[in-house]
Amino acid sequence: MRLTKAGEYAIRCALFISYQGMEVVVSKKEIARCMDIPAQFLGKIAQQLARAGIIEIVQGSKGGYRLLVPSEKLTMLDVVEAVIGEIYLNDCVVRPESCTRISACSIHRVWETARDQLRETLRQANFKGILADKSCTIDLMEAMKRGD
Amino acid sequence: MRLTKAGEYAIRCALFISYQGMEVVVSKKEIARCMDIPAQFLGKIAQQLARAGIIEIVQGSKGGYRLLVPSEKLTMLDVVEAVIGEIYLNDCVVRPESCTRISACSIHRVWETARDQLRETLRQANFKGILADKSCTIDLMEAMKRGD
DNA sequence: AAATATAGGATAAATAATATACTATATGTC
DNA sequence: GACATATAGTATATTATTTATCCTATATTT
Repeated sequence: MRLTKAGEYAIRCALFISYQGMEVVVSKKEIARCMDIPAQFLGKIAQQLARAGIIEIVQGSKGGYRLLVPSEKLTMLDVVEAVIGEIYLNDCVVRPESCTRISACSIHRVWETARDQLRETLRQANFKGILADKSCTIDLMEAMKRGD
Repeated sequence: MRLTKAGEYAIRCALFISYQGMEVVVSKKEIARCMDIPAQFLGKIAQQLARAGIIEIVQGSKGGYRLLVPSEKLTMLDVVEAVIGEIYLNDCVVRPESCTRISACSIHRVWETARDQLRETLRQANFKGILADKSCTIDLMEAMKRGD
């Protein structure tokens, strides 16, 4: 019941790109190095972020990724769900057919509440806010140094 | 990022046993049949519930499982965590070493909040309350009929 | 045209979850 | 006490998911 590595990588990637701002095309290699993400795997994740409209992929030399969404509008929910799909903690909530027994029981409502809360919490976490945290930007700057 | 089947089975099992009350020893077979759980797998789950002090396992003929905790004190959190371990959505929260980069960043706090909320929601869901829901007991009664 | 950098499809490798087989042990009944 | 019944516990198989990489194709800059 946890976030996959793909999800974690996606967040790191989004964090790094958000930090650079919307005008900059950031190379895949640099992101991979600084954020400690296998470069090929990052490619797959970037595809999903691009499909979700979060980044633009620029091919060719000087290529890389560019943020398409202002960082204050980009949330952790957007990034995570772009990669792992819509979050649901329990099958019943999204696929009630899978739960023929105990079909309409209040257990469903508990999971639904839990899921709604989780998504809301992630929705409220936008990357501008995250970057406003000094400890976060300090870490990022160090990561960039290491990556060079 | 979802509940495993083991977790789902554990909840169904706990629901069924809670419905019977604390005095009754409910046979594994009956639980498996009525709640649609592979019998052998249920055995494993029961071991974990027993280790957590939720049920007592009675061996031998007329054996089965008995609830050790009053249903109003038994929560979904207890049952789920007995089977899948303590819930954490993101590695950083429980194992900060795994996150050397971006170490103290507010992303951690978001996951921590999300996790705390989730656990709190599951903690508040006790089985007496769940069984007070008519739609739930109706389903249970039907399941028992089918199981016979 | 050459060099650079990413895409996209295919596939391998690793991990985790689910399910089952088989032997051992405990309990009730005759 | 012997037998039938029911679960425990160990081991293993099966399946699914996740993670990672290989390789060819395509786009862009110089």
